[in-house]
Amino acid sequence: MQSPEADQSHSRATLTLAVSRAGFRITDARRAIIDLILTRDGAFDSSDLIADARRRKLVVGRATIFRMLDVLADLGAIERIDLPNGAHSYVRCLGSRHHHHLVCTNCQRSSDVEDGGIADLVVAMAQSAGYVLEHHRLELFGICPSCQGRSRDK
Amino acid sequence: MQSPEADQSHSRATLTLAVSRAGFRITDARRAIIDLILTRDGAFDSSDLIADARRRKLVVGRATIFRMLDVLADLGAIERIDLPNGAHSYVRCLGSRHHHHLVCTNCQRSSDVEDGGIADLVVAMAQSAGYVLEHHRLELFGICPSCQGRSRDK
DNA sequence: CGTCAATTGAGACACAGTCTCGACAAGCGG
DNA sequence: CCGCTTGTCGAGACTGTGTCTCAATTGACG
Repeated sequence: MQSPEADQSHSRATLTLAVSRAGFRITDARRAIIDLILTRDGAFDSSDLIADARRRKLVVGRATIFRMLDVLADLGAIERIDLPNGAHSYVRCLGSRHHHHLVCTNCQRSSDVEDGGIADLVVAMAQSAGYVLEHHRLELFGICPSCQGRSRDK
Repeated sequence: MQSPEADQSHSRATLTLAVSRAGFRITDARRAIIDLILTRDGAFDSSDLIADARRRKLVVGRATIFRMLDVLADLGAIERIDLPNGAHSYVRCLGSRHHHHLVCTNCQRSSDVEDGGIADLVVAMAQSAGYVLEHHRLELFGICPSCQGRSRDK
């Protein structure tokens, strides 16, 4: 859209460029993993990707997937979240601004939500306890619009 | 919940009573684990407890510790949180009301903080995305007052 | 095209957490 | 106080996630 780097929209090209800009080589494995992630909808975990890769008969080691997940998390292209049951998963981040994730507990689909003033509130909360806030994590879990309709009979 | 002595302060007796009230037997292992947790200050994880138990030469199986952690989490006496690095840990909860935890990234000590209006904000955020919120998790990480003083020379 | 370091896949490894199972003991009724 | 019942126990096998090592490969750049 605007300036090239402000646009975080997730096309294979943009992501690949970001990886390359960050000083990483573009390899077959990395391209493949980016593809895998782009075709995922919602929260996924490492085993989802590993299964996807196997299904497509891609030869990608488990370790490579974990490594790539780290790289992308560092670049802010994905974020690691923790499901209510304690398992870890990842979600794609669409924008680079500070935001949070809303994950459907039924279908795992996720939406980004604006911080909406939480950040300030949270800093104030920490301050009143005498802490200097470094980092906060907010994760929302609920039922997404499309699962709401479907779950009446459940 | 019911009587005033359902006071949240964590004495061994109160906790033990809560466990018993919930229909669980009071065993040596459970008493020992409650003790271990009460002498912990701040966030701890299962391996901390296992190490503590070994140090005190208590004979408590790993599985028992995990089981007890689950029980206490169900009772709301402790809460499971996720550290920024992805590891899991637990913190004691002082009150039963909805609250969040503020964990010191340096010493792991933790404080409970009031929700302070976050809950409403969060429901609104979810609503505007069309989700019905079920659950949210907010974790704050920062430097606690006593570590702030000490970290000047670090 | 050649060099060289980054990256790879495979598999060993570390570790958290779960499960199973026979032994044991808490709590209760007698 | 004494047995019974059944929840709970500890040990260790097991599972699954994530990390590490290492020799072989390959991307990027000249």
